[in-house]
Amino acid sequence: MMERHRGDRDRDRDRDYRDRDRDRDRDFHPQPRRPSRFTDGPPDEQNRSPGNYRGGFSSGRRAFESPPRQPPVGDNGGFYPPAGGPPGGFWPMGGEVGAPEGGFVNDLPGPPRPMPPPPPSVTGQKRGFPFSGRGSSPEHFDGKSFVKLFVGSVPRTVTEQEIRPLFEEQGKVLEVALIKDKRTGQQQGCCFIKYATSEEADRAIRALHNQYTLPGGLAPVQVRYADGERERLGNGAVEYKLFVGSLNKLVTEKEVEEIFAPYGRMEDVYLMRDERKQSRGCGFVKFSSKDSAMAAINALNGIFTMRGCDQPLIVRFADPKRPRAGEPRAGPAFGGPGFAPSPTSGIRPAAASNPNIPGPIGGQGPPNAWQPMSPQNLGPSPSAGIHGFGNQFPPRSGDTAISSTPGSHLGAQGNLTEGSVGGTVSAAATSPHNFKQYFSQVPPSSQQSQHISPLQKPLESPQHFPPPLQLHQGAGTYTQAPTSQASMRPHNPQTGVQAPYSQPFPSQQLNSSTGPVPPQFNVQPSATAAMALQHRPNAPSSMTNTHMPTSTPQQPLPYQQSPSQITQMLSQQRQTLQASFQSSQLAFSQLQQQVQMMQPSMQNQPLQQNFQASRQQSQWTGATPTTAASAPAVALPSESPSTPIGSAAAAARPAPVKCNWTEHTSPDGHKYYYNSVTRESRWVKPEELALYEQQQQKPAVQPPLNQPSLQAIPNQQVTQTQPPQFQTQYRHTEQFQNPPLSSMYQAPRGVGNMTAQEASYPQLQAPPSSGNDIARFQQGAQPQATQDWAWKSNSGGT
DNA sequence: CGACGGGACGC
DNA sequence: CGACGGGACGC
Repeated sequence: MMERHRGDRDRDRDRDYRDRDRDRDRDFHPQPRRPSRFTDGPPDEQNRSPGNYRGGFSSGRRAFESPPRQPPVGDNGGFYPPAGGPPGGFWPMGGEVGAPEGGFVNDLPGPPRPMPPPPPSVTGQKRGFPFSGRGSSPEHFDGKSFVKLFVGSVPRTVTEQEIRPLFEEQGKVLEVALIKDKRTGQQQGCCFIKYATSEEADRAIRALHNQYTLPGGLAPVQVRYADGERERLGNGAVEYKLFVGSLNKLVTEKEVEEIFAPYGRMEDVYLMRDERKQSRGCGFVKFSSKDSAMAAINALNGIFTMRGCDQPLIVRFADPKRPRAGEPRAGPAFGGPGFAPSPTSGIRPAAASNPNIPGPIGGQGPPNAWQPMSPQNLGPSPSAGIHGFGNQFPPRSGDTAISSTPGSHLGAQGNLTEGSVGGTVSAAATSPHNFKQYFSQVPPSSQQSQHISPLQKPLESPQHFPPPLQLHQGAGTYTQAPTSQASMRPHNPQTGVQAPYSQPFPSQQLNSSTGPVPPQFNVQPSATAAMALQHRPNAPSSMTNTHMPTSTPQQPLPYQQSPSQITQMLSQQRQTLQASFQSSQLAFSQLQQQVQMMQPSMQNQPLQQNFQASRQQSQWTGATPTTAASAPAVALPSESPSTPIGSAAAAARPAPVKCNWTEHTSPDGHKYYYNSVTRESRWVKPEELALYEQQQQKPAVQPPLNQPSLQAIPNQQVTQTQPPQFQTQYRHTEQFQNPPLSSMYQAPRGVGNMTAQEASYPQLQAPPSSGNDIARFQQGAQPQATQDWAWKSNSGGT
């Protein structure tokens, strides 16, 4: 493909060296550009200097060599199972899919790669592969001198002084390049930002992407790796884009993001809006890994209904974007990166070339993982009425990746055994392996269990419901709170750290049934369901209403809502604090244990990732990497004196109060914590949040917002506190500042017969539509809490 | 029931 | 050392 002339590459290389040298010299402002008054000597530079970071997880950043099936926490989105990126895409992959360059993935050990990607030197993207001359050794690679971010939605009038400070908050900016037309000299509305490390870059992405509108801008900035960077960094170049329909038109990207957060790292969320900026009720969510994407589909499609909607979400891989008139051919001439028809699979390139359609990433295995299950096996699946997978996936695309990817991943996890799930799967999937991995996370026994189906009438093949659905069924009971929690964990490798609570190890037994599960979750909620079913097979009485058994039992460990919210918070915090503290201590040792345990059976790479992840995270959250553990991550990301003019960040700065963690309740009814900045999810409350909450207590004893609405509800149903932090958190974007989204999933607080929704979802705008469902909702609550998702199985409607 | 924004490499 | 034609949808 478009390979540049040798000369170009050489130039790049040279430049690279220069940059690297600059780094070494810690030249904070390599470019003699007009020193912004905002960017002068960041005192904390040392803390954030690359060197420092490396110290933290030097061996760490090896995106290059380690195939983190699971994006390490702070890692840029994710890793894409490489799959080499052979050309061949026919489909017009939207320019958004993958990098335009359709480059190759770096040498990732992962799955077999059909088309051996060109050596790094060749990988040279049009836009520079700075390390071309440095060989491909991880060390060198790791020693990359910079990471370039592309920033879109930059007003053409913006100046470096205006934009730099913004990014300076996330790390030391090596360079700001406002792109302008060569001829006219007019700015093009975008720019490039260079950081020395991908950690900083990631941070910037998470902190700013879609969250901050530059003065004069019409939309929040778009921050992403520049074309070619992702590949270069080994983070993959493909994105798995999901189409999401039946969204409440009032929700924001942020909220959607949180709904999908539990399933993995997202690259982007885009809601379709009309000319008036009004949501059209659908949008796209890009995941960086297929596993995540699939996990989201399985868990949400046809299952999760947002309040105000009478239809459950539709979640499916997006169709290839329709090229706009006059648009050049398919961008990445050759199907974006990441997909190569397996030499042996004989899969049609067309299918394989579209990352959105599960294709053979690993490039081996039966080409029919998906198809088979759509029609009959999976049946229209939970999404029955909603177009099952059937029509979405072309018959031919084989999702070999499923088998390979998760498989190895599991291996990495060390606690999942395929065998366990093995034979259980019905012949449903032509590729039992695949199938079970994603669709039969419930023990065969429970799967077969008819107890399940009662609730889901709409589906043709009850036994193949995706886990989530089943979950709902069984969720009705909830005896094994801890277990269930353990069973499902956030996508972070780090989860292991939370072992103390999640009981990762013990849960393994459970896992066996759910073994092959999306990476994010060592085990899916289904496990819970399974258990629940066993306990009380036909007891879902309580959920007759919504079929959302989940609701009630959802809160395995309902916080004891004391009459006084304050009291509640206090006790809660105390507990959390204690817990988190301990957990943090145990965490490491646990991890180590895991390492030892796993090591033999797996490539230790993933593990390293885990370590990295945990470290990264603490570093990120804390102002000072090294002290992160002890120091509440609540501190602001940057103590840099440089204060962006009107930067919202500046405003937040004064008070060391900020926590990007928010509590949510996943569709399966479990509480989880999501960090909107790192985009990390956890099942256990991060100590940062605990601390943050604690801190919030002091100043403002009275949680301002939402009070009214909360009061409207019996004390118990009171949602947790959340107002303060969220505001801070979303200060950037207008769209985010409105609602304290945290409440999103906060419903289910184990309220009597009241369903979760009823209890905690104030009620959006009382969609009096479907009487049935609506009726159940608690009326009178305040609409302000926009997030009122109702939980109900698709069957709901009737 | 809704299907794709908007920008891309300066010295 | 070259770079994308031509048709365009029904369930």
